[in-house]
This record gives sequence, structure tokens and C-alpha cells, in this order.
Amino acid sequence: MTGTAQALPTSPGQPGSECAIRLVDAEKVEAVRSRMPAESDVTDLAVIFGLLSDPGRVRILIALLEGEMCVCDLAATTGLSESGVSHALRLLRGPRVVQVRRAGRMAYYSLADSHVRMLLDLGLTHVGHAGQDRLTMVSNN
Amino acid sequence: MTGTAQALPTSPGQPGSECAIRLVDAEKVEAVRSRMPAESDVTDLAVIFGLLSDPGRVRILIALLEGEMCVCDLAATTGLSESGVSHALRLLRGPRVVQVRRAGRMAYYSLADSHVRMLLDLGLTHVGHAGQDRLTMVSNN
DNA sequence: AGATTATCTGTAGAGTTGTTCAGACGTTAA
DNA sequence: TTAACGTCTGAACAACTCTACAGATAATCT
Repeated sequence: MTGTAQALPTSPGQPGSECAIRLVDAEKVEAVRSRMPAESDVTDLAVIFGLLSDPGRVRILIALLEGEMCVCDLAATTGLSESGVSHALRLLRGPRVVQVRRAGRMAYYSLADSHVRMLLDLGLTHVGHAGQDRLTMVSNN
Repeated sequence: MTGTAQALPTSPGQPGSECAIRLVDAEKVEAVRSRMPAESDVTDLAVIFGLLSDPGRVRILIALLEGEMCVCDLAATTGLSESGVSHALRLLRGPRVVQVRRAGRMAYYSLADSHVRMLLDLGLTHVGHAGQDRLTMVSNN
């Protein structure tokens, strides 16, 4: 797609431009591009949101909002298998979303990141879940 | 989420328990389960986060933070193909994350949901992107 | 009318993700 | 020591997602 160059017919700018991309409001495009975060930041952001994009992991994290829990209690709480919980927690451990405290053969997990707590609160408000009124905001749709 | 009653051992390390699900802190499990949002809310939440879990869609939404844009300008801004942008916007249109204003053959998209705007702001703060200081919070890890 | 433009859609293939099963590891109890 | 336990891991498979291409649609222009 990017290979096929086409001259801008009605471009508000340079005649004879080699630009392959059609633009309507070139000024705005430039402004927005200059404010766009770095590639790595965008990727990290997508990764974090991706961790929150699975119902099982969301249930785990909501459970952890109340305090630390061990793997088998998380399984009982969320309905996932213990193996499933363990796999999920490994994904969350990587980017330091949760942290472990080990006591003997038990492993107690808790939220390690206040931003994620806020994302969950905000999201829960969005979907209309009551019981979370710490962030008050306008409902929009 | 409601049915499946089970005998709760009610204390750590109960020998001879026939319980199919092992529990360590049954009291806490019960407390957390009672506060767990409905299945549909958890799913909706995961869907919203899932929409934010792709770098291309994140770039589109960040661009739209600055105001409405047409498809081809979004393509130029984000580096995606116009077809790709259109596919992404269709996904975002479904759950009313973005909205369209049509003028002739142009389609101008804008954010339709203030919650999503806040999720993006919060996420950008999380990944350490400067330029967004509207939400001040403690850094945690 | 036909041509051009902007956007939208269907489809197919590659890649990724979630779940399950089986077994491993380290810890505790008998 | 052996056995039981809680947790972790690897592998396999189905299900899903992203991307690119081709073509469709509707608006505008010549």
C-alpha cells in the first residue's frame, strides 16, 4: 500500500510533491504527529491494556483490589483453574502489574501498580458497575 | 456466579475435607465474590480494554484526543493504511468509543466517550509520556 | 454519462492468545 | 525417607486477531 506513490491532486500545498499519502488537513496532521508519543510508549500502553483485555485476568485484578490473595483462593474467587490463574499471574508479573509474597509453599499476590488500580476503577465506572464511587464523572453513552 | 454451593472448610488446613475447591481464606473469598461485578460487566470491561490493546488503535485514539479527523488524515498521522484505519474505526464505532460526522464523501471521526479519554490519559501517564499532566498521581514502580 | 474520490467491507492467511492437560519444582507433614 | 500439597511450567490445540488485498459503495466532478 505504501509503495504505490500517487501525486496529490488537490493538496493544499506543494505542487509536484512526491508524497504518497493523501491529506485533507496537513496542518493538523503535522500538529498531531508531533504530539504523538514515542513508538515504544504506544506499544507499552497497548500491552498494559492488553493485559486488562481478558475477563479472567480482570476478575483476578478486581479480586486483588481488596488485598492480597493466594493462588487457590483466586481460583475459587474467579472460577478459573489454578493452572489458569498461575498462567495469568505470570503475564501480570512480567510488567510488574502484580507482585508476589511467598510464605512457605503459598504465594500471595497483590497489586503492584496504582495506575492499574485506577484504570480498573475507571473502567468499572464506565461499564456502570455500582459500588465504586471514588471517581465521579459524567456518563456519556 | 450464583449457583454451585459448596461446603466451605472455613479455616486453613482442614484435614479430611471433601471440598472440590481448596480454600485458604474462605471468608475473604466469599467477601470478594460478593463484591465481584456481574459477568456481563466484566466482559464489557475486557472488551473496552481490548479495543485499547492494539498500537494502531491507540495511535488513532490519541490523534482523536486533539479533535475530529477524517480517515485519510488519520492514516497519514498513524502510519496505518486507510483500509486499516477504517477497519479499526469500525471496531471502535461498535461500542460507541468513537462517533462519525459525515460531510459529503468525507467521514470525520471523534471520541464519543469521556471515559476512554480518561483511560488514555491515565495510561499515557503510566508509561511516562510527558505532555499530559492533567491527572497527577503517585508513581509506584 | 463516465471518471475520480473517500470510505467501507469481505476474505484469506499469518500470527497471536487462552485453555487444558500432564508433569515439574520446592515446601511441609507423617 | 516418602507422601501430600501449593504453585509453576511446557506443550498442544482451538479460537481469536491483525493485516493486506480486492472489490464495493456512495458522493463529487468533468
